[in-house]
Amino acid sequence: MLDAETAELKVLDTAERLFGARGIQAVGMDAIRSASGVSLKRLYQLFPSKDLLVEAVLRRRDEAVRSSLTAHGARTAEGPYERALAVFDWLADWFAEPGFRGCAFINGFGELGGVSPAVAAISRDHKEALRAYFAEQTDALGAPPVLADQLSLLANGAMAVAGITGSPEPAAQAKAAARVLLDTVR
Amino acid sequence: MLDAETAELKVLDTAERLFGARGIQAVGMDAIRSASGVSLKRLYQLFPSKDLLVEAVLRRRDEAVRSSLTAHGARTAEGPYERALAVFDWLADWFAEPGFRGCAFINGFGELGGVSPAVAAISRDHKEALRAYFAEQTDALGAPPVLADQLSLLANGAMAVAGITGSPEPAAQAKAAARVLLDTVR
DNA sequence: GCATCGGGAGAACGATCGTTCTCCCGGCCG
DNA sequence: CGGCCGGGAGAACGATCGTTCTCCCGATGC
Repeated sequence: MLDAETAELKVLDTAERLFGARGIQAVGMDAIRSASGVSLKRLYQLFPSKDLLVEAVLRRRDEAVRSSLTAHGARTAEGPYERALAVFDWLADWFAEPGFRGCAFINGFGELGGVSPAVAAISRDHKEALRAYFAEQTDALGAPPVLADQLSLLANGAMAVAGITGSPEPAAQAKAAARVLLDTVR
Repeated sequence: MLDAETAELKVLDTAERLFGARGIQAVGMDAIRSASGVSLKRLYQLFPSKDLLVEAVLRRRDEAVRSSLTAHGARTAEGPYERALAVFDWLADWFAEPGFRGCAFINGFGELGGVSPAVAAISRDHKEALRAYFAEQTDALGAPPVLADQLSLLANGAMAVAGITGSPEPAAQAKAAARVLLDTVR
């Protein structure tokens, strides 16, 4: 048997992967059970309902994206200009992952945002965090606040189009556009 | 009783509205029946399965968007530069509609793209059509081909963010960014 | 060794949903 | 006028799914 921590990790990993591949409602609790090897009983001890599991998956993904984004910025870029652009390299890596099918929050909002206030709120907060990350960089550059919104639109557009088309190209295209916008305040 | 044409129209209108508000899988055939006033029997005569109804709704929406977009461009803008920018005014009108909850194709792809090749293909074609519309304008300006992709990223990012945040602001922000990009080839 | 407790496997239950069927009515044709 | 056809209302059916329950086993403590 697995300890609670390991089981929770396996469930969250499995659910995130299956939700990403097929969508949320197309994945039954039984599929998560089979793929994770965690029994239904334990699954419901860890997450008392599918709704709560969905929210936990999204919340963990939110944290992971925020960490990964700032870590990548700190690792690869040296100033706010470079860190803003580095977001698009981070996107490129993400889009190239096998099975990439778009942003969990854009997809989750589209599927459940209309019936689940929790999913809608998590998605909104997540997108606001991305905008805030851009705003940190653009503020440091003394750029007008709208620039952060615009960079966020490019990033989200790249996620949506890369997901739908299956091509990683949008990351590079968005990066080039972002450079043009950033250069107006240099 | 309604003639077949009127019934089909009511069903497609109702389904499009409910799918947009709640997502596709959250809307049962019975809800479409109640809201449209078209009996289940007739509904299944017109659309032999829910999958086919979903595809019909998306295909009709695809046509409507394409027509609306080119009509708006022809009506309000005089040259390729203006027509490219006019797309974002068209987005602003759309985002301001009550109940707006994002793009049917971004949302539909997120929900069903992983399990329905038909939905995935329709979404891909639709996004390609938007890109092609931008490409018509940028080609006429003698701009490099990537500009059309970048304008399409801005438009799609605006749709995603406007849907999630519920604000129409992204249209104006994207328009301003698009103007910057377009001005680099003037 | 034995009772107890927690967990695994999966059956069972109740709800929902896509789809079909039954029953009935109203209009149309002879 | 009487039989037939198409359609409306909604019950019925079968599948799926979220959730719970049953049964059994293995470990653990005295």
